[in-house]
Amino acid sequence: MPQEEKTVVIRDERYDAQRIETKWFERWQQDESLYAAEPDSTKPKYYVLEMLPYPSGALHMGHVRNYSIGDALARYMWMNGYNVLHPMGWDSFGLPAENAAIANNTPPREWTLRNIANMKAQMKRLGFGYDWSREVTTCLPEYYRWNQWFFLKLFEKGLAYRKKSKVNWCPKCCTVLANEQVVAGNCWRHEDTPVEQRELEQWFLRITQYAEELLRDLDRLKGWPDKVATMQRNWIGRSEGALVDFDLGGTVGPAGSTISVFTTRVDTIYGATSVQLAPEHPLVADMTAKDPELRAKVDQLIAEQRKAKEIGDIGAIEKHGVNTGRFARNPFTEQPVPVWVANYILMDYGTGAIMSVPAHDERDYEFAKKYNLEIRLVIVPRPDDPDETVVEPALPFTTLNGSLVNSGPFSGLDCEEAIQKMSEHAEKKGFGKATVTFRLKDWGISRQRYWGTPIPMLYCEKDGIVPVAEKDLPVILPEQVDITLTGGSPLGRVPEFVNATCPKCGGPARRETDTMDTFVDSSWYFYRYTDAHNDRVPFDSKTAGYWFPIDQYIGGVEHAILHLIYSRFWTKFMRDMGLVKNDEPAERLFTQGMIIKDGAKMSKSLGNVVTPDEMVARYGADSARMYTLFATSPDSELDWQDSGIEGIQRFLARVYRFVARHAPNSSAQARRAASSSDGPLLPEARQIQRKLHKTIKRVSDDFRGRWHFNTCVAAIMELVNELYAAEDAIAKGAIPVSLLAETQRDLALLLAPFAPYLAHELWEMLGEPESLLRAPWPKYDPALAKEEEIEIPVQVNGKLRSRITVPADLGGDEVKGRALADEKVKAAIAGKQVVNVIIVPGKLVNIVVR
RNA sequence: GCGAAAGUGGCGGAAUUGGCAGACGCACCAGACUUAGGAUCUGGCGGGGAAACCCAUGGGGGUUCGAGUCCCCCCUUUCGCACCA
Repeated sequence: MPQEEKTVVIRDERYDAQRIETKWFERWQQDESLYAAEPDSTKPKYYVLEMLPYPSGALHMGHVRNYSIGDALARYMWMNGYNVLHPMGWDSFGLPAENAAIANNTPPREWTLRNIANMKAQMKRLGFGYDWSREVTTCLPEYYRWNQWFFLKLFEKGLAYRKKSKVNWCPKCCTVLANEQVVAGNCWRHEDTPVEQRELEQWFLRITQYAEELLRDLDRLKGWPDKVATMQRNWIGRSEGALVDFDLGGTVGPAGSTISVFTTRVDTIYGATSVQLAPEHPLVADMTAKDPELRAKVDQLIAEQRKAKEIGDIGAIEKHGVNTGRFARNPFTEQPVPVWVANYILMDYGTGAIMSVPAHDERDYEFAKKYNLEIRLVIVPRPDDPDETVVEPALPFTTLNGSLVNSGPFSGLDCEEAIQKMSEHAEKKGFGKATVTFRLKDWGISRQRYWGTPIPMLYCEKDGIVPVAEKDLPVILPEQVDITLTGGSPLGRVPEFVNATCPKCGGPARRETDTMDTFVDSSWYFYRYTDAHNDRVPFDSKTAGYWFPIDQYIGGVEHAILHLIYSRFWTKFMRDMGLVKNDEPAERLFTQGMIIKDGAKMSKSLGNVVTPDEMVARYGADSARMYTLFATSPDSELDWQDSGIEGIQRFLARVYRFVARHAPNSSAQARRAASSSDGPLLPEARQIQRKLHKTIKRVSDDFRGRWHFNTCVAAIMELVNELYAAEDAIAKGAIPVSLLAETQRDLALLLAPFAPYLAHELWEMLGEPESLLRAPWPKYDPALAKEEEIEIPVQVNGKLRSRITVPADLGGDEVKGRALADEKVKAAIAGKQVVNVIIVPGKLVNIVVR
């Protein structure tokens, strides 16, 4: 062998994610309109939306997961010929900016915009395909002026109002929280910080006006997870019942002379043996005004109730009560019953007062036993046979499936019928009526903080509360404001802001210094995406009408009753003001699972955090994205394993090497030259072709159905494994160049939603001149996916005994014949009688013997 | 306490409609290539057994020719709700 002739080593080109991704990243940077939705498109529209992030500083893996799902879908829809709207923005008002400002001495605006710049760069580096021309940044006046505009409209319609009331106060946030932001008695942002109650003047939005519709329309949201619908149903908490007035026999104080109670079981009212008031009920204040001893006892009850609320376990409170010594008249029995104050009665539900029916309510029973109150039986099991003797039920007897006794003219009625009749009776007599109560309360949106939308209201000594004129919007949030945590709204310390002129009288007026809850920003942002630069209206109705409703919304389940109920409310309000036509913002909702590592949620304190930057640097964006989709199905909790992402990187490298090796022979030119000479395919070639089409089907089906992208990726891996197994056949020339080329081409297309960088690189390596971005999704051909021969398991009495290989279209009788003729089967059924043979076509044969 | 979801190899997880349990990946083992390998390729990999076979989807019962899948009871975990009158 001549020395100078070097051995030709076929060195596979190494998959260099950084090189490939940098190259495409730079190309994509050049073209801002790459992922732009088309104006005046004839294609069907598709609006895919992921929840916009709070710009906290950097993306976390949860974002990567969320956006990888959305981006895969967007890319799939583009490739399937849809006009896709896929926007992104920043939920950029809110407390952390202020806290960071205090900690780092950086103005909130600067801190926020810097974070946005960083996170946007991260998103671009991850390869997410957003239409950045529609970017929405909620902390900029171009956006928040429309929050103010909406507020004025709400005020006009009486849907925004000011009220002094007890509100939730987070001592760490130094501001008020909406009911939805209180989780088990604690602040949603500070899970170890109990919420306090403070009496404050606040702006509220009348979401309760839509309570009924918000509840009813949940049934129409077929594309939403049941879990979310259930959570919203519970939150809205609709309850049908009756209000009944118990007369106190003379005015007690300013609060009046009757106690109005709410009950869902008015049928049990003849068994009511006391009335129980919430300790904070206004009548209690009247009753205790001249009775310091009673006052002290009530204060004790209030303290107990607060404490229970603060530890978030009001359910476990030890029931206590105190007898006021007063009596109220039951309007049905016309008997007086004692009035008590009890710590288990909540002022913020119903009327803050109940009638206590110990015989038919567990809580009342427990209370009555403790204080020796009268227990009067008024409901008994409904007898099937009228002659049957009435059995005394075990107490408390709480079923609705009974009938009334000891109930005057209503005795003998069934419970449900009695509820209706008795409500009517009360209404006719003027001491009550049927009613519906909701747990949902109006949305308190005032925040005593700086970094939010100024509420566009003025206080004039002469004209009172006056809205800012529409033409004077936006009310600009001033900069250079001292934001220390001394309490009180920071804006109140800025005279240039506070001092204004009343638009009505021209006299001096004081500006509202509270800002809006940031959930206002996110309640309608997705409409702004459709027309992001409109400076006359929040968005053009017609344009929004084209895109809405959102076809697919994707985000975390933690917003199930915050953002998702507020934005449903906002949509209904906008519909009523004629701005939109849709009743609901999103047709389909998907809630992805959390990411955990080492058995816990990633957190700095546990030191189990994996950052996107780190993953991109080490493995590349494609690997990071694909791993979040491969590790498990998108709706399950994802258990992060570093070795798992390595496996994905290995797979992508395998794909790359294969194409790098075979692309030169598979270019478009070579394909054309070869395809004309192709004859019928050899079995090795058919196998590749079959696998390809099966893979196309599996991936396509999942995009349209259950979104188990983990199995999609697995299917593509199987295809690649098959290609590696065919290397010998390729070397022998058993695989036509045209088929090999087509397979690689489709492989690139199949990978595009999950690993766009590599897919683009492969596409280019294969000599494709057009962009991959909107290349048509590969078409599944059932004829090509079909198996010529299949292996069928043969069971005897349900136990696997053999496998037979038969032509795929062989008839049932023949399959049966071959199964019975199989040697192993014969041995298994020898000496036994065949009772039945079950044939599942194409699947299995089961021979039943005795 | 109420409601929902889940429980499958050493690990993450497949099994879409009741039809071959463990796809795919990780880890591990063996071999090939190699100066070397933490690269790559090939093969193996639930448990028991020499094998034939047997056992196995949290536990126990049931329905069925056939059950991870359906039904009943129980256990565990996660999530949501929790005096809502």
